[in-house]
Amino acid sequence: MYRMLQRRLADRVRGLLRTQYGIEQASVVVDQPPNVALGEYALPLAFELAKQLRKPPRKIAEELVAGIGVVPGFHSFEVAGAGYINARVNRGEVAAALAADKHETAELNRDKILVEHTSINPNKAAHIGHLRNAVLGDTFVRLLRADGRQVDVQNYIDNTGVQVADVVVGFAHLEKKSKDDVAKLIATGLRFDYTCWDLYARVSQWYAEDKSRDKVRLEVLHAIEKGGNDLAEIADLISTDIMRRHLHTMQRLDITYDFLPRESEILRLHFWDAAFALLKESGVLYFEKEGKNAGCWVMRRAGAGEKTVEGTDEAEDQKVIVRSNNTVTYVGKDIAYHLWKFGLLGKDFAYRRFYEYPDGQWCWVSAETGERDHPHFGGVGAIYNVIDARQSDPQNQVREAIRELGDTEHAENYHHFSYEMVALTPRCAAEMGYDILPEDMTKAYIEVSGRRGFGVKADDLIDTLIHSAAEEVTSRHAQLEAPEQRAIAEQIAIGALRYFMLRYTKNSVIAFDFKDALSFEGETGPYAQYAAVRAGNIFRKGDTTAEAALAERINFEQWLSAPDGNDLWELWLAAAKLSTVVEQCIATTEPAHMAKYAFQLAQQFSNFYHRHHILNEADPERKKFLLATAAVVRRELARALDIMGIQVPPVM
RNA sequence: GCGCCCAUAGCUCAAUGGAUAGAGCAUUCGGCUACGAACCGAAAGGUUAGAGGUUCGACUCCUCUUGGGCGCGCCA
Repeated sequence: MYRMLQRRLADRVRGLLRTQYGIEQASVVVDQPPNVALGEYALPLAFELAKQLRKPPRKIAEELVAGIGVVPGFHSFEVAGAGYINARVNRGEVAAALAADKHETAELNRDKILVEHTSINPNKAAHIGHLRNAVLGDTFVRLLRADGRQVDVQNYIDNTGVQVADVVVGFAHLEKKSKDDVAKLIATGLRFDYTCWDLYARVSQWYAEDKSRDKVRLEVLHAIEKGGNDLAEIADLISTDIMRRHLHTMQRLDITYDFLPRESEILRLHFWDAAFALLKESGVLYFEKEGKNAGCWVMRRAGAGEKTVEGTDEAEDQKVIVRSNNTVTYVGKDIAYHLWKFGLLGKDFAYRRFYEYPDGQWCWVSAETGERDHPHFGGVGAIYNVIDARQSDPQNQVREAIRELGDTEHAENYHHFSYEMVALTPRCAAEMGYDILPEDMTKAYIEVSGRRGFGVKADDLIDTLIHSAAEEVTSRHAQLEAPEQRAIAEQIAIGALRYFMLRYTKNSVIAFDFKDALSFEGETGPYAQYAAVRAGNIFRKGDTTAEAALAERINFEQWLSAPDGNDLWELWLAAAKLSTVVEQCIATTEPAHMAKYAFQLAQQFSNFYHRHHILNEADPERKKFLLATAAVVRRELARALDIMGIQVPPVM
């Protein structure tokens, strides 16, 4: 609602600038006045036009106000301060439209968007860093869908890489286990991902003890890449079980995927051969005969200057894609995969069903030979890769390859959704019993490390949160049945966790501490859930429903222009801004704005809840209006929470 | 050496170049007879790391300095 009026206002002003001054202004900045008493929108454009028009800002603002005429939905325009134009909307009209849940018509025919997130190495349990990735990615997917976009969610599986190879080394060389032994271990149903977590740390230690053991690692890696042997089968057993466990862990947070492309199929379906041909033909890749990179196929390093500066090392401006032994680097394989994403490769995966969600949706996996009927993935117009900030160089390199192939449009639609890591505070690490180096004790945070087995496992954290929430629920709602208490505790735990992961902006490192993450008070998910629950309680106790409250005929204008109308209007206006916030989150690839918005809306509602005892309201007409206020805020708050993957419990 | 990110209240974090830099936590004070206090109100807390510059206007953009983080392989 707010977004629609903002666009209408900007369009009108743009037209006015054209007819009145002959100025083409591509974008008109629309702000908000410091408080609603001054209006709903503020236009500072008179300031920027002052020099161009050789007139004082106030004069320009006055001329624009005089010329703007009638704009549907708007009540009046006035000049304020040194030259702001403030716009006031028809409060009653906006409130009535919001109560009726009227939406602007969605734009149609927009390309499908592909979001890749999670992409955990399938060799050990997921940890808190992976949770940040998945929550950011899933929330971004929900934001896109809330904006009417069609989205495919992919979770890339590096099932033939060194990390899986390391665990295979662990089973084959340290544990002396056969393929059947590993299969039996998996069949026990015990936490195989936790077993691998510990084994992976042991293997890393084992390598460190004797450098010559790296040879074992390389042999195993090559056996896995080649396929058709016991080591490759062990790798497949490991990665397949752990993939399922990762899906299950994420499902606990309401995170699902459509497709799991695996590196094994990228290798065996020869995606690289197709990509190599394209890259050679277009000259993006060239064969280096001299220097450090002699014998390799290389491309220009992303960000390197067009010309090599005299005296600099030319090899520094090159990125090796095919090694002199004819094997392909990680970036090379990633280029092939991304050409497929954009439908530029001329090859496709085969597809198999892999994992069924409770709602009947399937998560598909890549295969060499697959099922006859399957959905189509890939060939999209825009992609978002949720990958941590440390990988921005290879990401830029892949984007650069696509750009140099001449496809600037796809290169522009290649988005590296970059975010910072989750680390542990030294105190948290100490509490967990890890040995900490003295120099680390004074640091703000310590990076988690799979190689050292150092970190907080995702499922452990979720369990701890549920346990903590359950204590609160049982003490507050002792009369409820245990399963219901448990269900509510889970909703609260998820709310706390997802909000915690979203409240920080992407490029701030989260220094994890159980004290902060386990908090259910203040700026947290449960606070916002609680506000929505209390709004719901009003209807239950009042023996009515939110729907009924919104169906009433109400003179909104009367109440919103009353002496205390500004405070109430502020709440309505905040509720009207959801779609504006969605748009902002997408444009800036920053889901943290939604977290902030939901919290602030909840806060304003809590304030309203205390000031107005709705069910005791003597005036029946005013009571109807206050009920409608609660209903609208509850609805928009629940939507905002849903976009973050947070549900509103029945009671709290 | 090169590149990217960061520095805001005691702590953790916000703030599309716009009007008086905001929250939470912690501290102090006050509010439960249930539309359940997982809440609300109030107080206190700021030279936005430092120095220049651009602008009608800078936490925000540019340059430099200081301090921190991350990346820069014929690893993945």
